[in-house]
Order: sequence, then structure tokens, then C-alpha cells
Amino acid sequence: MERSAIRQISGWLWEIPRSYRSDMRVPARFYASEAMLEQILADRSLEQLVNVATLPGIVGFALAMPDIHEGYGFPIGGVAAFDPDAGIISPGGIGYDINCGVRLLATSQPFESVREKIPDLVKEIYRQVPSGVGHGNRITFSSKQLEQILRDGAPRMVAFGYGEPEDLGHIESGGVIDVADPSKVSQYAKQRGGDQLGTLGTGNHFVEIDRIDAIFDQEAAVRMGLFEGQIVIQLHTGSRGLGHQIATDYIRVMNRAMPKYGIEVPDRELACAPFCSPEGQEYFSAMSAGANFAWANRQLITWEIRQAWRAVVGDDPLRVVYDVAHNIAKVETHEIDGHRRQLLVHRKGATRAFVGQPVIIPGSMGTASFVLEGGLASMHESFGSSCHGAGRRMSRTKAKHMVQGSQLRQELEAIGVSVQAGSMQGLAEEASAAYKDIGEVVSTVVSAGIARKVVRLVPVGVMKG
DNA sequence: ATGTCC
Repeated sequence: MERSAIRQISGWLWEIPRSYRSDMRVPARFYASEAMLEQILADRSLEQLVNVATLPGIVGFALAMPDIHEGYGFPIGGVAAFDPDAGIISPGGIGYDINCGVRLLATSQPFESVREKIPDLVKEIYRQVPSGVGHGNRITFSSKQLEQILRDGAPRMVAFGYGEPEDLGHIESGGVIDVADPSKVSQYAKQRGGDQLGTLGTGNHFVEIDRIDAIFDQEAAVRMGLFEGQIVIQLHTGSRGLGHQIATDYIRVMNRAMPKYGIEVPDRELACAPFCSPEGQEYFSAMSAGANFAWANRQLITWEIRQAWRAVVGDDPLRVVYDVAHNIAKVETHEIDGHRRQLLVHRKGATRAFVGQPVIIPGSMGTASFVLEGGLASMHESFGSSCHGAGRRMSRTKAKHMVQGSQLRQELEAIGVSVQAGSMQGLAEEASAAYKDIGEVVSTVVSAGIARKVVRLVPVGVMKG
């Protein structure tokens, strides 16, 4: 997109007005610093954002966070809210990895007391948490148990003995969406993902051990049980092959259904159906079941990490600080022009950031991460949403040509990060050079008042599929 | 992201 198409609203907010293209129903807005603009203009993400602004029933603005980059149909880093009666639901607005998200676990140990054990801990986590593409788990569930997990999410996983009841109070939506309907999930999806509970996957999914190296808001940090020097563990994964197959199944359904509803979209990848239509409701029920699977997955991985921690460090309990979804659509109440309205909010590579809620923002590999807290502007401007991470700026293909995985591993070890990875090529694709600067992304949403900084984390160990 | 093309 040309720079001239964009109008600057403030030091952190930009707008593509409706006049840009005749089919736009609302303006598009995105959060970015001046320095990030060139990067954002370089790929098709803003054209994708304009495409989102054309979808039936969209309310307010088609929005994007500073970690915006190109995705399937909708840009990653995008937020779009729709009228539940007049609007659509689109699998591309959620992503193939339904309820990809991040969980943060807190230990009670300062870095100094476990420093020597970190390499062994990373190795043990790698042993306990299966990873890699297509890989299942030795812990399995019957088809009846899988149905229960799809319906009941993380609470069902805790009921099966994997976790503590108090974990559930520290998960977005309690780790379950109650409209989930396992009967709307295909047998094929259940077959693909049914043995993948408690597994990490690959790509940008990881388990990372971090040290808290800066406190920005002492009061909020105390409230979250976080202190300087503390060892914490981040876990990033989603719904694995099951969610991927739900997306695949319903993109096909919606492509076939669109003519029936007279919906025309500027890009096939925006396949959608009216939210209130049978196809829309079936996808919403299946997507919610996929979201529940992802929360159950992160719950079981938490249990596996606790096993590893116990084996290497000791009996010290690991506490769930919070668990956020960043690929999901939910019905929420938001205030629009002074009126409270029910809206279907799509977040794709965007994190819910309600006021006071912990917002976990992983950086790229080897760089800092942040824990934020939702701010007031999030409720007024971004449908209760913030950014979700650094955001890719280089394709996987380009990254693996530019970076040697084994050399990257050495560099990470040299700066004090223990590494366990299933594939050196996979590691190269996740090099920090392939990502935007997390500090710039975070300071943009902080300037906007969408979120406030609470603590910064620096990595001391990372495990990848 | 993904048994990285049924």
C-alpha cells in the first residue's frame, strides 16, 4: 500500500479512510510507531485489513495491532467486531490454529538458586512435552473423554487429574467456552488431533524459561505474584491438528455457502457465513470446541512441565499466572457510541486485554517478553484487545536462507539461553532477525493506553519442536 | 499454524 493512502491520527494510530476503496463499510485503523510504518507497508497486510473492512456487519473499524503482518485472508494482529444479527463469522479471522495462546507459570525460585539446573530443566521439559509436526502423546484419552474435553475444556482436564482447581481461575474465560459442540467437529479432525493433547507442535510454538529482569508496576506485579529475579515459564501452543482440521473443514463449507447468502468477498480466503446462519453457528460451535481443546492442551502441558520441574528442581509448586487466547472469536459486550452492544469479536494474533487483565506478550526467540495489564483505551478503542507478540517481518523461507540453525543455537547458548530443539531448520525460521522489535510493539500499545507494562522477562532456556 | 499437497 502507498504511504499516501494513510492518514496519521496520532503518534501511534493510523487510518485508511473509507474513501480508499468503494467497497469499505468502515475505515481501517492500525496502531504503529512512525518507525514501524515502512515495515508494515512492505507486505500485503494493510490491503488485507482493507478487505476485512468490506465484510458484512463489521462495526467501528477494521483494526490491527503493531505486530500486524500478512496472514490467511485476515492479517495477523487483526481485530474485527461484527453485529451478531447482521454480521458474519469467518475462519480466516481466527486462523488455522484455533485458540493458539500463551500461558505463564510462576515458580517461587529466584534465578540464582536454580541457575545451574536450567540446562537439565530444559532437557527434562523436552522429554516430558512431546513436540514436532504430527506427533502424538503417550498420555491418551478415550473418544468419550475427548468429547468431554471438547465440551468442557481445561476444567475437564483438571477433573481428569491434570492440574489444580485453582489453575482454572487464572485462565481467560476459565478455560472453557460453553457454546462448544463436539458433534460439529468432524471425525477426521478428532482423529487427527485426538492423540495430540499435551503436545507442543512446531513453528513458533515453544516452552521458555525466563527470569524477570525489570518491574515497571510494582503494585500490579505484586498482585500477579511476580518479583524481580523470579524464574517463570511461558508456554505457547494451540489446538494442533484438531483445530487445523476444523478450520479446513469450515472454510470449505463457507466457500460453498456464500452464494446462498449473497455474500461476495474481495479474497477467497475471507470465506465466511452470516453468524446467525446454520453454517455460521456450526462453525462457532466447532471453533469453540477447538478452543476448549487448546486450553485442555495447555493444561496438560502445564502438568508435564510440573513433572519436569519436580524431577529437576523439587516439590516447589508452579502457579498459573494467566492463560490468554490470541486466535479466537467470542461474543462479548462492548460500549459503542455510548450504547452497550453484544458483538462477535474476532481476534487473530491479538490478545484480549480487558482492564486489569494480565496480557502475556512473548518476544521472539532470545529476546525479552513482557507481561502487561489491560488499559482503559482497550475498552474504548480496540474491543478489549492488545497485541500478541513481536510479529513476523521475514518469511520462514527467507529466514532459513539467511540463518544457520546450528549457529543460531550457539549464539543463544553464548548469551546464556539453554536450547533444546527438534529441528535446526525450524530453529532458524524462528530467529529474532525474522521478527519485529518487541520493545517497539509493546511501547506502541502502551502509548495508546491499550495496556500498561508490568514486568519484563529475559530468556534463560527455550524448548522448540 | 499444519501428518507443511488428498
